[in-house]
This record gives sequence, C-alpha cells and structure tokens, in this order.
Amino acid sequence: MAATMKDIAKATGLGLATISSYFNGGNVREKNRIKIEQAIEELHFEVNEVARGLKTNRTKIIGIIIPELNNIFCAEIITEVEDILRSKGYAAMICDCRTDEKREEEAVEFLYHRRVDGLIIMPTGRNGEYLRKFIRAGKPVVLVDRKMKQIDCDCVLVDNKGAAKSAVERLITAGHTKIGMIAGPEDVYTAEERFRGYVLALQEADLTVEDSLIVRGDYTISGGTAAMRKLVEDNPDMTAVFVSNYEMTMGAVIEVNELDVKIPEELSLIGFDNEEFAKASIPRLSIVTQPTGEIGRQVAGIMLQRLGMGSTESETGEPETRKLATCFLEGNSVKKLRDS
Amino acid sequence: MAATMKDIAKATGLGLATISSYFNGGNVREKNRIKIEQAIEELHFEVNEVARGLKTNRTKIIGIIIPELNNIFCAEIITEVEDILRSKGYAAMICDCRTDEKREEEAVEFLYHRRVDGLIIMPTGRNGEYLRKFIRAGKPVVLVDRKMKQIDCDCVLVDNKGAAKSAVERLITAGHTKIGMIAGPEDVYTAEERFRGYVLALQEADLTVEDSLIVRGDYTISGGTAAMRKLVEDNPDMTAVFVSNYEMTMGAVIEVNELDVKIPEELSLIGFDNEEFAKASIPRLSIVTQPTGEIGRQVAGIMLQRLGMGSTESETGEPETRKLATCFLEGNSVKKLRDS
DNA sequence: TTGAAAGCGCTAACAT
DNA sequence: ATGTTAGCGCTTTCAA
Repeated sequence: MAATMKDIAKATGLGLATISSYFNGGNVREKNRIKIEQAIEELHFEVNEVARGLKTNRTKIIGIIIPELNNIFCAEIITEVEDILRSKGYAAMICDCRTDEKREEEAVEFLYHRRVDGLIIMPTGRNGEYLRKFIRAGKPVVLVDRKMKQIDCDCVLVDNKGAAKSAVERLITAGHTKIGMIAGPEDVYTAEERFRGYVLALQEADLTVEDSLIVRGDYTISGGTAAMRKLVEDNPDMTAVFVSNYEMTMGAVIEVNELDVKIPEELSLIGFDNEEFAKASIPRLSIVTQPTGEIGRQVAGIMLQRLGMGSTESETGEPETRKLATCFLEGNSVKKLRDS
Repeated sequence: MAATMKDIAKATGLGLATISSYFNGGNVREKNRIKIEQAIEELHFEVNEVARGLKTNRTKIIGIIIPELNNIFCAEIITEVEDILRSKGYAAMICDCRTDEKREEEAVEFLYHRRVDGLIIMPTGRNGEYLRKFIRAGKPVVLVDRKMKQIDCDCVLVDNKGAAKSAVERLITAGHTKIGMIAGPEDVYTAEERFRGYVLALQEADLTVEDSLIVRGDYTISGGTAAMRKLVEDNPDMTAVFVSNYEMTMGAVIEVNELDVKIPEELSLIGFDNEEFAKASIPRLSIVTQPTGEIGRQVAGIMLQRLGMGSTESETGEPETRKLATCFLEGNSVKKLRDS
C-alpha cells in the first residue's frame, strides 16, 4: 500500500499536523523540512488527493461537457482550457454528449455526483434547467459559445453576427452585389447569428436579400458541396459566396474545383474557421477565424477566478458575459470588382 | 450542505449500514426500502463518490493521456472510450500532453496522485519508465496505437505496415510501377510502419525503391502540399502516389488541384484516414481508413476487463496485444493501367 | 436483515 | 512551530 502522512509522521517523529502543514505551504523548521523530505523520498509518499477532497469538500476537478469531442472547434477550446486548469492543479473530467440533450443532462448528473468543483459546458439543450443544481450548490458554471436566457451564469461567446456581417461587408466593399450564403441549421444558435449578420450587411448596403442566394447546409462537408452546387446552378449572376462554418467551407471548395469554377476570377469566396486549411488552399482562402485559444483562456480564467472567490459564499459578483471578436484572415479568394 | 447517509439513517430511523447496504445492492426489507427511498427523495440525497473512493480505494476514474486532443484520430478514439467507460460508471480524466514527452510524464504523475483506477495512454515518449508506477500499483495500463518494448502491458494497435503494403499493392496490381510515397516523420512509430509497408510491397513485386519517389512530410497539410509538389517536379514518369496520413492527404489533394494534375487520369492517388473528406473529394478518394471506433471499443473493453479482475492481485492474466485490421475505402482516384 | 463502531487519509481548530 | 484531536461521508467487519 502507498505510504500515508501518518507514516511520514511516524518516520520523522513529528506530528501529523506538521506534515500536513508542510504540504500546504505552512512554516516548518528547516531541520524538520529536511527530515520530512527524506521520509517522503524513502517511502515514496504521494498526497492522496481523494482524502484531501473529502476533507476540504473540493475535488479540484472541473467537469467539462461538450457536444462533440471530434469537432475541431470544441477540441481546440478544450485543449486550452485543460492546459490552463491543469497548470493550476485542476483536473478536467470531460463528457462528450454527442449533441444529445438527454445525454447532456445525464452528464450533468454524473459530474454532480462526482462532486466536481465547477462546470464548463457548451450546451446542446436550449433550456438549462438541469444546471440549476450547480448554481444552487454555489458551484461556478461557465457557458461556452451559447447563450441561455433562463440561466444566470458566466458566459463566453464569439461575436458571430458581427463576424458574418463584416465578412459580407468586405465582399460588398469589393463591389459584389450578388452574394450567396451557405448557412447552417436553423436551430443552431451560432448558425442563426451568422445568418443574421449576412442579412444585416446586405440591408445596410441597401441590397436585396434574395432567397435563391441563401442555401442552408447541415454544417458538414457534403452539406457544403451540395449547397455550393445549388448556389452556382441557381444563380448564374452570383459573384461571391460566404460560407458559415469550416466543414461546409471545405465542401464548398471541393465543389468549386469539381465545377471548375476559378476562384477568385469567376467566384469570390469567404469561408469560416481553420487557418491551416485556408492557408493550404489554392488560392489561399479569406476566412473568418474564431479565437479558440482565447475562448479557452477566458473560460478557464473565469472559472479559476470564481473558484478563488468561493469563500465569499453569496457575494460572488455578477455573472459576466464576454463576447470575443473574431479575426479575419486575408487570402486571395476575393476579387475586387471596384476600388474601395 | 448536501445530505449524507447519516441524514438518511436519522430520517428513517435505520442504521447507517442498512443505508449503505441499500446502495450497494444488499438486501433490505421492503418496508425499509420504501422508507429509504422516500428519505432520499425528500433530502435530495446523492451518494458522495469521493468519500466512497476514499474508503474503497477505487475512484472509478480512468486517466487518459493523448498527444493532441485536436487531432481527429485521437478525438474519435477518445470519444468512443469515454462513452463506454461512462456507461459503466467510470469517469474519464483527460490530459493532453501536446506531443511533449515531459508534459506526458507530468500527466502520468498528475493522474497517479489523483488515484485513477487505470491509465489509457497514446504515448509520445519512446520509453515508458514512468508507467512502471502504475503497473507496480497493480493498476491497469492500456497502450493505444503505439508499442513499447520495455513496458509489459495491454496494447491496441492498427496494422499500419499491412495497411500501407496492401494499399501500394493495389496500385501495383493496377499496373503502376513508378509509385511515389509521402511518408511521415522518421521518429513516429506509425509513420515508420507505413513506410516499411510501402517498401515491402515494392520489394515483393520486384520493383526498385527509388529515393526520388519518397518524400517525407511532417504529417501536416502544408507538409503534404510541399511533398506532393516535390514529388511531381522530380518524377515526370510517376503515375501514382501513396500518402500516409490524413492531413498530408488533404495537402496533397490541394496541391494536385493547384498544379492542375488530373486525378486519376494523370496521377493515381491513395490517401489515408477521414472518410468524410475522401467521400467529399472529387473524384472520391481511395483511402486506407483506421477503425477508430473499434480501437476505442477494444481499449475500453480491455480496461474494463482488467478492472473487473482487480481482486486476484497478481494472477491478472498475460498482457495482450491486439492488432486491428484497417479498412480500404474504394474511390475513383486510381487508374487501371492494365487489367488485373 | 440490521446496528454499532472502526477507520480510509487527510485538514483544521485548538492547545502547547 | 508543532502536537492532539475530531471529523469529512462512506464501507465494512462483527454482533445481535
């Protein structure tokens, strides 16, 4: 069996409290410190975090619930979050709920039983009733990339509407007026925001929003290829397209190659996410990028901060919503029809 | 504060042991069962897994260490593993070590302190000394996608060499003799295996292995584009290429479009991984696919099995190495130069 | 079947 | 600065 603090106490002739104090940054006489360290070495002692967790009622574990681990956007955020949390001694307990609301709720229960200290969630469900439990227990909850009206907690978002709007504005500024959009599913928060950005940009430029220029895809590669084909078929006068997520951008590019449509000569294109793909494409794609690293840092930061103030019980400060700006990566996929 | 078993005992007038027994499948008189369930309901009682873990010395947590969470191959495996483990009541504590050996070692320590019941690892380091700790403690370790000579534990691999060999054989059967290869880094186990498969296929067909037909990339998209360009430039007589991972396959396809080389008319191509990309490509790519779901299932299965036999201490059965077959997804990217 | 009691490894209050 | 002691919430003998 692994050595315990008791063993260290016995070996050094010191009291249990002294050993504990040593591990918790308390003051220990130089002499004893050395003795303790020696004993630790000899007995291969390692603090039992489970026992510590029972006593302190803090597990130093953060629950993380995401819709799909094998979605690059989620994965990049989680990677950053996990890294930061771990550097502060917190472990990440990750649950993939496969974009299933029921599984999501189960995951919340699961993590609650595990007594995680906080919850980071990119919710699938629209209604966050099952998060109440955490809030009531005074455990911090941080929402990522999705807003929930009913639930009062911290939240880190990206300015999807603004990003889409400014992307479309770039096309307008370049002289395009017949601008297609490959939009996402109506029931996805981010997809709707991006769609609204597109509409807004056109409206502000006094351009008409034409139904035939809008095709909804399902956020997948093949959804992108299909949407692009339809767009090109239905709109011979279209000169530009805005694609609103990564997978569909990839699909759109594949289809454009198939149709032998030259970018940007015959069609301008602005895509979404994944710098690596944009840079590797020929010509380089102009894309909207989301600051996944920064999202992760903000999320982890808020969580850590909330955990730090845990002592003040009620007066934990107002929930905060942070909306991060997206970036724009300039490529060569947009043709200037006029000087700006 | 959350209710404890003590509270339930008090509320029902029963003893603590009875409550505990109730939760652990023991026999409880019908009358009392009802009383207990009522009290649970009223007090919103939920078992404290931490306390349970301290007592039983089993946390029901499995540590998972991977090189990169935002690598689709890893993510797909982990998703499956996590799903299965959770369905058996085990939580996954995931550490991304960013393909850094030092971070990997730290992660092992971290998880050991946390007293995870087992470890699943896709190792970056070549030497698994730091895994000894787990083995000594009698905690199961399962290696994924990488072998380690020095360490004696279960292991789930893919037949990389065989997969590459049979992919190249397909090209040979179709009549190709000048077959290029975009290989991966020399220090990556899977990359070397795939490279050896390529060489083996050529040798068995009495074809010479030409240096100019082999270009090493770094497993990234841009590595793939660069490699493909070099290959085409240096080998005007090359009729086919085998690309040995997903990112480079994507890069190769992008470059082929740029160079306006027609697939499969002017160049045949067999890629690696990611069905979705292969299916969306035009023409559809022929690729080797790895059974990520099955890998995940095997890994989780072995882990669960080992955990079940925990009681028998030493006699835990010999470590097992499972090598899974890859699949081949037929596309239209290979031209027949002769009838097979 | 049920109850009483000991103790898992640790922290924290209190006393020294 | 250090020692003593009492639990944290649970499981698990051992008796009844």
